[in-house]
Amino acid sequence: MSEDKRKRRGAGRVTLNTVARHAQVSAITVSRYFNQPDQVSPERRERIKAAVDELGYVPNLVAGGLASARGRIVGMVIPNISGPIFASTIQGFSDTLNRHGYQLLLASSYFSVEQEESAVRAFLGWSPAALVLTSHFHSEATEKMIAEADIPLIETWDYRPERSPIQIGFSHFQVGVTAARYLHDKGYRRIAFVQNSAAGDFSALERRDGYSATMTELGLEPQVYAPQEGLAPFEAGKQAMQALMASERPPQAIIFANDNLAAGGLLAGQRAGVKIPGDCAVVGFGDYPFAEMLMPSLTTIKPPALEIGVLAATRVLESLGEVEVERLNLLECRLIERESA
Amino acid sequence: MSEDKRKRRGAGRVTLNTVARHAQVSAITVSRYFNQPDQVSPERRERIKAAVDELGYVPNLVAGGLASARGRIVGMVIPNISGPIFASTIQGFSDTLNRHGYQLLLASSYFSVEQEESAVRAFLGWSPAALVLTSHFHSEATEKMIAEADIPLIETWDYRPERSPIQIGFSHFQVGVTAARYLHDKGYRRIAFVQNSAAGDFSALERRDGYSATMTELGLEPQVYAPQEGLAPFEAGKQAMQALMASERPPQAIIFANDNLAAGGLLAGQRAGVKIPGDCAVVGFGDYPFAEMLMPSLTTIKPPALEIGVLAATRVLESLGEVEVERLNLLECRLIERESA
DNA sequence: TTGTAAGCGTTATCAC
DNA sequence: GTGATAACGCTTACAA
Repeated sequence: MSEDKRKRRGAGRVTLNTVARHAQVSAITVSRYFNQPDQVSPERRERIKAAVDELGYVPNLVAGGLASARGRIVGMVIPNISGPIFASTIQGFSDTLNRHGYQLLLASSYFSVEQEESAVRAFLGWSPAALVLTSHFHSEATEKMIAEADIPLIETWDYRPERSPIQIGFSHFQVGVTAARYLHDKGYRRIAFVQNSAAGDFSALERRDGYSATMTELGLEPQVYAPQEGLAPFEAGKQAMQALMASERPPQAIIFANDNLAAGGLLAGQRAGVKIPGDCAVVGFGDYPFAEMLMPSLTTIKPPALEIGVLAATRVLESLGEVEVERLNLLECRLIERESA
Repeated sequence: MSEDKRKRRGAGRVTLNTVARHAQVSAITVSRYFNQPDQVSPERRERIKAAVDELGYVPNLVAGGLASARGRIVGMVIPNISGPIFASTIQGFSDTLNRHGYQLLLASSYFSVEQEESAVRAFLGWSPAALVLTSHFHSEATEKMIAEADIPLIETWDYRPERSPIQIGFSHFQVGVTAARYLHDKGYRRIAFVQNSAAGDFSALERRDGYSATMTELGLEPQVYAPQEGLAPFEAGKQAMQALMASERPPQAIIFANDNLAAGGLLAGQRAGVKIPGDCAVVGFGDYPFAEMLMPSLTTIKPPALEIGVLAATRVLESLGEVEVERLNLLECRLIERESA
């Protein structure tokens, strides 16, 4: 039996027509029952519902997608799925989409534009209703393909008002400003910034720039420490803390480019007998799940990860309707005050 | 222009036929060029390649899926995307799939069989090549739908040899055994187990059973502590540590049902002046990313999360070929020895 | 190795 | 409100 099913394509399958026959209506009426129920008389709706339930009919979305040239499916390319940062965005995006009958096609790029391009190419083959990418940095071919497919494009985790796709993100520069101001307000004056050890993390550089600009504005000297490139962030954070505390005039506070680095810093500090925040305050970025579990718990800046996902889905859904869509969506980060600063 | 494109479905689109005309071959030959290149003469292959490049042709997988009644797409339902546990599985699964030209449809169930059912129903509409679920606990309707669709089903993060779907998982019972034995070997005798505060985490109960059985076998008395249900795991862990250390004969070692609980325990212990592992050793489960960042760093048992994802994809791909597929895949957990025990 | 013809299951279009 | 008919872009089946 299972053999037979596979042999002849679609043999014995319950289709729109099967349902139509059972309900004694035409196929298109069943189609309307699913897509524009208002246009079907209550009486027939009931007959159709009965037939659907009895037959266990599952609409073939592939056929629907082919016929309508646009499927209820949305592609998302994210740098990496298992990192602490993007998971919430995926979660919020997927859940919101699902609630409205759309499905998520997911792939990861590992920050490579080539991998992003190949994911986009594959996605386009499924006639997605829209595409969601991370950041504004894509290959030419990617941009061209999407332009030709003529579907809504949404760029997340970045904010470039000058670009035409829908933007959903926040200002990394502002994160640097916020961190520096916060520490300054608390009375700290010698404030250092530790860069990320991962090459290609351009957003982290913007946070640094926000920090540097603020320091200068406050009449203070920026001090940027760059750990050895390629080191695991946790290790890089340790290294940075050791190096900074061993320097002639150690900083009174350190802003780390992200929470992984900060966790390393915290640990190295404790091991070296540096009191945190007494001898040196620490601020991170990301509000990774462990931030509250560290000792001392980590003061950090929390990006709107979940919100980005939810809003991206909302904009996707809107852009499929007649509604005018808000193209620029600047969200805010929140400083979470804990023990480390 | 963009308006026009949307009006008439597929107007001006580059199709297999466009390519065929350009390359002066028939459409089916172009189809073969993509699916069975060996059956196309080198000469025509080149002509086709040129046409594809020139036109920027992207195969319409929706049409292909409809025609062949099986798309190069695989659905995965995971309890939650942003938790520390399943993210690696998704990552491994997705990457492996992508490498072989398959795409991932993802949805989350939040441990609800109803949500799982609705995800499966939506997935089936896309004629997936296979379906991957978590655990063995599904609604009747879910099982029925999948059986009727007659596609490979893979159950992950669980291991039920008696069930017919392909199984990829590990023994939670064995995790409990391993933890208890490890502590016993280290000389600890009063060993407690702290349950998860989340109702419905049945796997955690199996770990507890493994612990209890081992204790009995070793001639020791099992001591299970159940935190208040519904408490956040981190808080539950704190509560458990406080309660246990305040008891008449505090344990010398504690096994926590997962690393979140253990992190709470560690923190509460430190705050209360309990030396870890001196006064009380701690073992967790999960090897969450923060395990090595805690102080003391957390000894824990690491489940093969990434491996499950990769293997699931491998089995999916195999089951689409003629190959006989290994139905039972029992993986192993690894105890990661750090400072806490 | 290559081609022709006939679907796959749905929706757009137009007519009633 | 309802239906007949013709796509949608590809692959299967069969023939040459």
